[in-house]
Amino acid sequence: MEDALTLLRRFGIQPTPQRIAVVEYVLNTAAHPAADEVLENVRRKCPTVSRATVYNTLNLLVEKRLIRSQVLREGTTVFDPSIEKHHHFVDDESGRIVDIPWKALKVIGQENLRGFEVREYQVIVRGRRRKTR
Amino acid sequence: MEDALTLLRRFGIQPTPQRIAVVEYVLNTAAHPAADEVLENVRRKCPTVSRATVYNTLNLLVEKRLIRSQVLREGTTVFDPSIEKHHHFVDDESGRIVDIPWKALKVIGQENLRGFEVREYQVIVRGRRRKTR
DNA sequence: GTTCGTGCAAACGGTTTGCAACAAT
DNA sequence: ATTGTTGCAAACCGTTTGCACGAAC
Repeated sequence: MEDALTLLRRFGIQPTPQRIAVVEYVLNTAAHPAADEVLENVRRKCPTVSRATVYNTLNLLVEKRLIRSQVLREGTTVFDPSIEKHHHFVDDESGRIVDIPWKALKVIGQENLRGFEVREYQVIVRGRRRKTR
Repeated sequence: MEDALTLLRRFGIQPTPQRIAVVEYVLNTAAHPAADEVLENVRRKCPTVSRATVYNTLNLLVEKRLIRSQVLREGTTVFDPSIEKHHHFVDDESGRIVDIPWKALKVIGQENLRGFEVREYQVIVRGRRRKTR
């Protein structure tokens, strides 16, 4: 696992303690956190970070393609450390978001949608996480 | 085409001029409007409508399953008069949303996602509308 | 006359921005 | 010296809410 410092350098982002803390959190969680969840968790390590810095950093990371922002939750943007193509499951009750591996689902037909230049697509599945198993 | 008044009655919603105006607009547009776009358009017919009434009405229509709200645009909820299952195309540049008929795409594999009870799923396609044809 | 709907304005929650202090180069 | 980064507070934008007035049963 590449450390946050060299990762930031590799992406041409000046590494600061705040940015390192954000990257360390956001790249090591499977939760798809909103900005405020990132803030909350980053403050555990780095209690002085401001909300603005977290927002700025997250936007910067998105811009530099280190993470992606996703429109999955009503009212808030969530951030996704997974850069590779994948689908999403959204839990109806908790709103929790789980990655679905790309090969778990296959979409047929998008290649002959006339009139559209497809840049990307994903399946969004909603429902409940099963209690059993 | 059923008129707005009887439609509202059929869904157990007390018909008022404002609600009729909202329904008439939102059920006859292919654009997937945000609340403010609804407000703007409804005001052409009914210039006194308030923002609150539009929001209240839209939420009521969603609750009564006359329309659906969709999380497709960053920062705002859009409303979709199409109740049947379908997919969505989102234009990268304009943000414009277009319905993709259910049968145009086929998703394979969602039935054997272990650990999830699937309530619904849809494909979200992003890209550009092609200029040609 | 009680219930329901409306319009206004204030409140709210997530996000962005302006700015002054402060590194880093 | 210049440029970039931070933290704070204010601004912003979409949405919800409290409330008084008015309409409908």
